Amino acid sequence: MARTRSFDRDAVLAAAGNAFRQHGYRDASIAELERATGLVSGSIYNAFGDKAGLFRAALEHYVHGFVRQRIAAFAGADAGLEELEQLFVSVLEPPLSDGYGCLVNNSIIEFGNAPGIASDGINETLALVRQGIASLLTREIGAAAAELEAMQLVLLYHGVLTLSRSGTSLEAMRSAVGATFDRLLAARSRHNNKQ
Amino acid sequence: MARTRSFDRDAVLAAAGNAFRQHGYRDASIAELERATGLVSGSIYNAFGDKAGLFRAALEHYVHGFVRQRIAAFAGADAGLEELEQLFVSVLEPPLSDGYGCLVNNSIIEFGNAPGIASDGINETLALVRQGIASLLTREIGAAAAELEAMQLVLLYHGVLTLSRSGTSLEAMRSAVGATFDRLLAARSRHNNKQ
DNA sequence: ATCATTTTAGAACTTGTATTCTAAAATAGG
DNA sequence: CCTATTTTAGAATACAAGTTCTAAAATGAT
Repeated sequence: MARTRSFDRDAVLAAAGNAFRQHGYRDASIAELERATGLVSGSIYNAFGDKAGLFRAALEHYVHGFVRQRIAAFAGADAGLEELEQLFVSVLEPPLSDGYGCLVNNSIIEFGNAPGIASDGINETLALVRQGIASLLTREIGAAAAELEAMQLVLLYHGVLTLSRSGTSLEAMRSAVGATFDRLLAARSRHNNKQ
Repeated sequence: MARTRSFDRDAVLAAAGNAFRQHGYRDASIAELERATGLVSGSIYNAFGDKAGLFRAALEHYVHGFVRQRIAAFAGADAGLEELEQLFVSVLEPPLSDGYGCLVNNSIIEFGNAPGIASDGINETLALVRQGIASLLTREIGAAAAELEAMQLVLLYHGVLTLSRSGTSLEAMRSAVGATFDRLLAARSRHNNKQ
């Protein structure tokens, strides 16, 4: 038949995702993406159509092979507040602690709310995070307080992701996350006593 | 002597700031900026040097004529928790509730931490917000808890600004802000009783 | 081993966009 | 009322970046 592809699609998408995470979609030039992925432009266009296609594929890879995994691990059906805290802590540790932020959070700012090449990944991620946190909190502190606390945690989450690009001390953010979860642990104790 | 300038510099910088807020620096073309400001490119280049110069001027105008004002009003020396809550609420109301976010918060994502045309405005704003909130909390709930709570509020603040570009319900964010401040009001009561 | 088909490589091209340039219009002072 | 100087206007330019194209290399099936 025909020649087989010589590169690893997952590795290419991970490398492209990092380039987009660092520079944004617009400022990541094809030359930059060639360097990051090790491919030449011909191969990129052959495999992904165009720059937008590469971005879509990289974002989907990021959401399905990274965000989804972490939500499942840290906010899945058998996760508790301790695991959820690790979700927040994990964005302050490698590989996200390089100062380039989160591809989804960055894309919210770059692309906004209008339908576009990032909408699917953004909306899927927002739903995953919100629902994961909300149902975990419902189990842990009860349905009454869960919704309000969930939105506060979602906002905290995106605040951490945004300021992780600003040079703000990771340690200071880590402490703030710790304080928030100390409060939630206390709420859980009160909730368990009431029952 | 010579012909006088026919446009209002402040109005032009406000219009340019809105265009940058909506599209970002890179995606706001000169043609877009001409439309937004009402100037033609010749006047822009004559008055501000280049696109980067216009951005720097617009960002400085934004920080000094908007951020600074709001911090002074809502987190100044005689402000309390009630005023601070209004700072958070105000970013969910006009003119910031148009879904285009905050020029500074957007610039954190677009430019990151590396020195560049947005660094001054970003760093000045981060310092203003952090210090304003921290000293207000020191007065309101005491020095012991102030620092940790301040960082949580700063993260909440940037979370709101980021998600304000995502189509997330403004009302849901408003409720989350309300819940956070209810908790701080309770902390203030406890702190005042202790004294 | 040969061939059909795909990937790879890199040059060529096209388009979009920031910037510069040239000339005309306008204004405040002499 | 001139005139020097600046702003304004818009065309011209230069450059960067995304995309396309052409040809060669590679590979699996027949």
